[in-house]
Amino acid sequence: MTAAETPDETTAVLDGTPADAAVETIHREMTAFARRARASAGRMHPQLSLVSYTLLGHLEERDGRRATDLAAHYALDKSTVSRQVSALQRAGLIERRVDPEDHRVQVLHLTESGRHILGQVTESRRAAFRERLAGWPEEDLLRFAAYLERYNAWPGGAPDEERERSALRDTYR
Amino acid sequence: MTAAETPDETTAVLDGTPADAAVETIHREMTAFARRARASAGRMHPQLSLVSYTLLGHLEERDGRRATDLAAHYALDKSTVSRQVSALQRAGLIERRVDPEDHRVQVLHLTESGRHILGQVTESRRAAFRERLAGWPEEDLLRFAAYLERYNAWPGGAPDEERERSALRDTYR
DNA sequence: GTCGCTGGTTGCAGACTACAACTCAGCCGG
DNA sequence: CCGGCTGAGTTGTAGTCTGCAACCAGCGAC
Repeated sequence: MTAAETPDETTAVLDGTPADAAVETIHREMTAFARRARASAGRMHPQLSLVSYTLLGHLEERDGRRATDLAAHYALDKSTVSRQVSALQRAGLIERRVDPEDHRVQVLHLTESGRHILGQVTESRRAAFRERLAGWPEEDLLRFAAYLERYNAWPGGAPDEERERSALRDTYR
Repeated sequence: MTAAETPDETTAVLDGTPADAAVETIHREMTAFARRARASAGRMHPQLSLVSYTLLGHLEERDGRRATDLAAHYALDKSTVSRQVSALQRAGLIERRVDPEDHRVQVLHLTESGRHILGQVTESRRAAFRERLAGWPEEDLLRFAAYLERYNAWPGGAPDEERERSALRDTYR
């Protein structure tokens, strides 16, 4: 591990170090995954697109979010969210209720059907992931999960995550 | 770590275990990343799309690949690759040469210009990643990178990876 | 030479996205 | 109460990325 570098907190990663190579790898592999996920998501679950699935999943965890919240969380344009939400509603998977306190906002809720479908998709997707992660020692799984969370918790990605994730982040600091 | 589970190689991950939760998290975070990457890639480097960049990067590492190789590696349809390659060629970033041995295949090479642009993009992208990963202990970076590679190296995704990555994998094992 | 296979291209259609222009609802200063 | 401002969401438009299917062109076996 070439101890030539003395990593300090702000600039632990510099050119030429193994850490730098690792960063490169992380970047490359994450991107590769991104492409794949998209490509395969449709095939795996024709019923639910990748985005739809994610939004649905988000709502399962946090029922009663507003469209704007979702947009901010996922760094998506509000128009995109609007359309996705419309599609989900058309499919009967979510409901849009007008907030009685502020008639501008619409609060989103999963329907029974939505919860059901989501369960199915989650199950099959989880099976795939499980197969893929089978044979990994539990310790590695936990660490991998923690790394990913920590990585995604970076505030730069989505402004509102700062708020949302602060609790989570403490877990790993 | 609830030693109740005795992980054997094929079914280490089961319902209800911490490992299962970890799988869930991995799934969720990877997906979240996938969405984000796509969304932000365009903004970060208007010059190069996410896919273009990745293909270019691949060629930098392994010059002289064929379009089919790329398609297999990234689990993309050959038509997609064909179009991307065409675009890259139009932009003068790569060259397509006909393989003298087999006139069906076209071998892909980076041009000087391509190498140059790629360098710039890589640099700025790496800066972003570095910022994001700053403060991570080198040990964690290496492990994270290894996990990602290991994850992506799963043969189900791209049949030819098994072969291609075996060398790399050794690096991190 | 013909058949089948492989590498690649093209036509087509669909999903996801952003940007901009717009509506509608609440809010605030006067 | 009115006019202007802001925030939530929708719609029009356009661009990219994608896969599938049909296609063409070499290559190899027979």
